[in-house]
Amino acid sequence: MVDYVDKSKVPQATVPRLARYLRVLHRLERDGVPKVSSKELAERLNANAAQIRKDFSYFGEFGVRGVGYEVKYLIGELSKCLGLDGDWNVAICGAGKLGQALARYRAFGEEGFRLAGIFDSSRYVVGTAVDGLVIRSERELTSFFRENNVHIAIITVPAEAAQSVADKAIEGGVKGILNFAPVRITPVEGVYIRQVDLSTELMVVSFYLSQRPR
Amino acid sequence: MVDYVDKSKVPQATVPRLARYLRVLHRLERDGVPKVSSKELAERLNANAAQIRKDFSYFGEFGVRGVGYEVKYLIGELSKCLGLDGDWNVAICGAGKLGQALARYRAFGEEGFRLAGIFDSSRYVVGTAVDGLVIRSERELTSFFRENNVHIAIITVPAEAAQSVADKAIEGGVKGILNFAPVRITPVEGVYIRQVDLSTELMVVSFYLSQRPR
DNA sequence: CAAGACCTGTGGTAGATTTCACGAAGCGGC
DNA sequence: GCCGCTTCGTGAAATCTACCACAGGTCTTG
Repeated sequence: MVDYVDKSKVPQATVPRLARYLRVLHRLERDGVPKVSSKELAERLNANAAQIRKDFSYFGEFGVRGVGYEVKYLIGELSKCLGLDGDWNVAICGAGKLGQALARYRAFGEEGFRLAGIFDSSRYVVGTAVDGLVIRSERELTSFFRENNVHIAIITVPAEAAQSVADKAIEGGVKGILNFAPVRITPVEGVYIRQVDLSTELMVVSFYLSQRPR
Repeated sequence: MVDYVDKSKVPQATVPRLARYLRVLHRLERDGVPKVSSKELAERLNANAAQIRKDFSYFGEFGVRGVGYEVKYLIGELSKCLGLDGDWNVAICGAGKLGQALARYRAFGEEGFRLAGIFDSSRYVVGTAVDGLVIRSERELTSFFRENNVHIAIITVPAEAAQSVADKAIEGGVKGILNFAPVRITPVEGVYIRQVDLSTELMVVSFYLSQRPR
């Protein structure tokens, strides 16, 4: 990746695609495939080869004309593009089923995300462990975030609690929030907030099914 | 909603937004708010009022000029737009933490999704209950789907198992798939497949954070 | 070393989406 | 009934996104 890339010029739609490219590339690497063309990648992803090349072109020239892309090299470059060089300290706020599911998610550490802590408000849960990590009390959240330089908070608490947890995380110096609670977190200057919405997804399926009789 | 709406003319980006509008509207209804303007909705959603009106306009005219929208009426109309009148039978395939988290998700039933069954391949889990529903063996999946007219499968199994589970679900007559496993399910004519990608989301956060020094 | 097959990087364009801006229409006060 | 205020519905402009098509390189083969 060229150093002087202005990431604000990268189309928003490109970013999640880069992450998907990376996943397929990791699989290719694991299978011992040394190089790949945009066409092959496109087939595996159900995408358009030109689009893949264009996406790369916002960051630099990663391929060799007439040949294709070297898988390992491309993985390294795309990782840098996505900011996955270096480590991000991540904490999960809310140790319910969803929080625990994410805590166990292995892909975490492999991509430079370090799970620094997991928090919950229920005293019946605090002190027990998930995947070797002790669940801490939400009262310690702000101080823990500050002391451990937590960059990203993943919010998996019920809707009612989401804003107050976000406030604590921001007070603790968090720079990014991935929010699974079905409420909008009030935006704060300097903090990137991304909303993920599981129930919405089911409704989208419903929409496309209802085009024909059920 | 007007009857002759051609849903294939609705922009793809509009559909998930409708679901988000609906959620805010439900909250307004619960709070006893009788009517709302596109401007107020926009503020609560961090969105553009014109966009909201435009989104509605693909389906009909739901408001009154100079007044706004009646909350209850709008909820009813948007629900119809999204195909949430009537019931969808849903089954969760994979009773891990994520599957269990979704099974407990209350918003389900309220929007016309009926959780018909939950399946897993592990004999240590089959027979136990989640939220009052007995976990069934994946071997019964196809026949259960067929006998119980399951419309939508939610796939929460590991990546390796996702395709084979999807095949069984499709054989059982499923018409829509919401896939949380990080692999692409091979598309099949007549089956709508939607991919949700949790690890991708974290990388998107990483991208936007890495624009500035960490 | 020339020809043919292959593949990248990208200008340009077609298409989709978002946003603007304004006419149409309801409401309340006088 | 008229005026001023409000808000919807929607063409049209602006912006964003995806895709085509081709110049520019690479590799293989004879």
